[in-house]
Order: sequence, then C-alpha cells, then structure tokens
Amino acid sequence: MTKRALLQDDHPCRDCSVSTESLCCALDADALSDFRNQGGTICLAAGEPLFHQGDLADCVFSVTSGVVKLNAILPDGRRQVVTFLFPGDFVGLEMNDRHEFSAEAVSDTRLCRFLKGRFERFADRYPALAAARYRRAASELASAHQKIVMLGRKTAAERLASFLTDVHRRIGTAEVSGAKLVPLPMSRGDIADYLGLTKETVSREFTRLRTSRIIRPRSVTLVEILDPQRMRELAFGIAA
Amino acid sequence: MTKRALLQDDHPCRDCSVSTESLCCALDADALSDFRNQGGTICLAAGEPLFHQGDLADCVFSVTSGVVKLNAILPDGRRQVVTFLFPGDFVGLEMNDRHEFSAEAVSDTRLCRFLKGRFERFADRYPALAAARYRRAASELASAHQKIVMLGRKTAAERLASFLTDVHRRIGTAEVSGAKLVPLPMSRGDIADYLGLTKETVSREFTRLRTSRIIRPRSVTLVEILDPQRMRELAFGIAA
DNA sequence: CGTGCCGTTGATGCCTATCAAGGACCGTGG
DNA sequence: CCACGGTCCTTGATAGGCATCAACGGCACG
Repeated sequence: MTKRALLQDDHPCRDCSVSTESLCCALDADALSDFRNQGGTICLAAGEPLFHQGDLADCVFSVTSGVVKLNAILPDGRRQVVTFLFPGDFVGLEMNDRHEFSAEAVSDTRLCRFLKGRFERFADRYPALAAARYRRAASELASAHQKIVMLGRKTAAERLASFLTDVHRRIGTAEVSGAKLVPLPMSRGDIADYLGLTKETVSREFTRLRTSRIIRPRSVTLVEILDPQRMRELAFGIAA
Repeated sequence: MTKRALLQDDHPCRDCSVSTESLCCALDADALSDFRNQGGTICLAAGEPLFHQGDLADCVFSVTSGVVKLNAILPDGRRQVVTFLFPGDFVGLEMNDRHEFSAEAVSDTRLCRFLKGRFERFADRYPALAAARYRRAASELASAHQKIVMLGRKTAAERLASFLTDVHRRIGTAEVSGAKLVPLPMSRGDIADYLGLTKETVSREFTRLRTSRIIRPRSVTLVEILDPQRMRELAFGIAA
C-alpha cells in the first residue's frame, strides 16, 4: 500500500502516476495532502504555451503526462530548445523572479501547479523536500553539462544518436519482444532546434540512420532502435 | 565586524576573501568554525589537475582564488570545456559517485576542500546551508542553459562576445577611469574549447573585435572593452 | 478532392575547421 | 646579455559540414 493510498479519495495526488519519481515522494501522506491542496491541475493541448519569456515566475509545475519544451528565442528569431521536460520533471525550479525562457506543450500535457512561495515554505519545513529538490536540480545540471558537450563538439549524426538514446532512456520502451522503441512526440523542427541543427539536416541524418540499419522508423513519431551497439558508439563519439 | 572576525585567530576561513559570496556565508561563526576544521586547503599551479574523469567524487571544493576549468574529453580526443569556475564557485556539487569530467587549474589556484559526506551532514543540520547550496545549483543551471543557447544558435563572433561579457561580469573591473577590463587567465585554446570553436577561429574573432574598435587588447591576457554597447548587441545576437 | 502543414530530398553557398607557416613571448643556458 | 628552443598566438589558403534555398511528396483535415 503506497502512501498515496492514505490520501483522501478526492485528493488529486492519489492517482498521480509519477509521484513515486517526483519531488512529491519526499513527503509523507499528511504533508502531501497539505502540500497539494492549494495547487491546481493544468491541461494543455499540443502547442499551447505554459508561460512566456519574461513572465512572472510565481509558480512551479510538475509534468504528470505529456512533454513540455523550454524555448529560447534570439532577437532575430533564431530558436533554441533548451530542454524537453518529461513526466516527473519539474518546471520553474530556477530562482529568478521572471522566466528566462518560454515553455510550451509538445504533446497534450497535464501538469500539477504549485505556488512558488508556498513551495518554498514547504521546502523550509520539510528538509526531505528540499533535499529532493536539490537532487533534481543537480541532476538537471548534469544533463545540461552533457548537452553542452553535445552542442560544442559533436557532429550532426552524433547529436541525433545522443538525442534518441536520451529520449529512449526517459520514455522509451524495451518490449518483451526485445524491440527498443522510442516515441518522438516532438516535430523535426523541435528536434532540430534542440540539437542546434536545421530540420533538413535532422531529416537527412534520420534517413542515414535508417539506411545504415541502425534504426527503423515505424512512423514519423515512433522509431525502433535496431542496433543499440552502433547507436551508443555514435552517441558517445567513437569515430567509425 | 564580520562574523569571520569571531573565529579563532588560526581558523583558515578567517581570511577567506570570498566567504561573503560563497556557501559558507550561510553559516554563523560557531557552525563555520566547526564546519571548516576538518577541511584542508589545496594549492594548484596553473595546469595542475584537481581530479580526473571517473575519479571518486568524495570531496567538494570551493575556489578561493584563481580559475578552474571542467573538461570533457571524447574518445577521439575532442575536448569541451564545460565551465570555468571562479572564486566563490563550488566544484563537485553534482550527486554522482564519480566525476563526469576532469577539473584542472587554469591559473594558480587555491581551493577549500570539504569531505562530501561531512558536507551533506552539515546541509542536513543547517537548512541555511542547504538552501544556499540549492540557490547555487539553480544559478549554475541557469548559466548552463544560457550556454546551451550560445552553443546551439550563436555565431563565432557572438560566442566570443558572450564569453567576454560573462567573464567581465565575474572577474572584470570597471576602473574609476571607466575602463572596463577583462582578465583572460585561460589560453586561446581553452577559450576555443569552451566556445565550441577552434583556437584559430577565436584568434580571428579577437582581431575582428579589435579592428572594429569594440575591444582593445592590453596584452594577451587582458582586454579592454571599448564599446560596451556593441559588445552587448553582439553577445545577445542582435543582428548588425 | 483540394488545401495546408510537415517531412524528405536535391543543389548551392557560407561559415568554420583544417592544414600550414610565420611571429611574439618567455624561460633557459651559454 | 643575448642566442636559442619551445609554446602560444596570429594569419593565410583550402576544404568540408551544415545551412540555405527550392521543390516534391505524404498525410490530415475540411
């Protein structure tokens, strides 16, 4: 029996499918009940914005289903997807008063909203929550560092391989049949802006991976990894 | 009278020039005294390594003077400088058991060492320390996100301008005369590996900034910013 | 069945890497 | 004090990877 089962029947966290991996798991049932009651649930259709660059950052969000992207836009329109956020990830952990980037739903998305001030008071009260928050920030920092290496020194092919490997780790499935499947809810343009490339280059590298028999696209939004070995070699930059 | 003055005469934190900006400032004199007594001071000459990729990460370090770089090396030798660490910065805040990257002194450097386990027990005991640690991680995450934008979407000239702006913010001086000076303790090669470029390209962009009258190099390791306005426009990607 | 968006493929060009050589600086040793 | 060697920086010539521009194809939707 999980601690969530101790919550009141109508408590929204009761059915949260990610709470075992999220910050919330740091709280016991009483605290969680108290913590969450003031929040709210947000549903976004694919493409809808969560907030914009410069908006007041007075809320923190937990992704419970779907995918969110964090966008940076340069004055002349160049776009960089700073990160994709998957179920269990938090949005808005930064300490700035205003958001540095805009956030937008990639696919239909549900989020849990927390008032930031309230969140911080809870972190002060429950050291376990503060500790979990720190672990998450440290983990995101480690991911960001890996991405810096990718953007600074990897080729287009290596970047795409790294991306597919990462997405597989986050939301991929290794079916009983053994097929490693990677869902790709985001568009080629989004992938390009995430990898620092153009959508044309991403498309070309997809076909290369396909003709090299490393992946097999089941559809535009779902690819199977045929050769995990070579995929890993590409992703880590082991010259072929 | 600062709280450091309350320390015993021989306490190593007493003369620490960065403690007002570092994590240590979250502790009162008694706690600081206790906290630090078990540590140690490390002195590295320029070029000396602090630790290597894969080493056991059982220590945390605070840079008190000098500059440290965090290096990623790909299997075929490609190098990426993930970040430069300046006085007040912490090294090793990540939560992995082993270091993802190697760390090396750029210039002669002094660091304060803390045993990681002990550091974490202190964070548990002193919420103010945990909070400061979180703020620092969040701030480094924000920097990493900015760097992702730089590496993903900015041109060579824009990257160098961003770099000079950042370094100026961290260790630059605006003299009474008004001259904005940026010390550059790291080599051109280090700058190149930080910006995802080659040393040749970095060198060329330096001369462009010089011939455009945006900077004036006083020496290889010290440049003056002549035109902060155009420097900012370049750094932020406002097309010229 | 048309329309529009997205993805793919092709032709060309630009930005930066690579290869190569010369110059500045610095410490060493004669 | 200066010659010397090494390292780092700068500059030049060429090449390559990815961007850009353009057209086509597939799929969803009205």
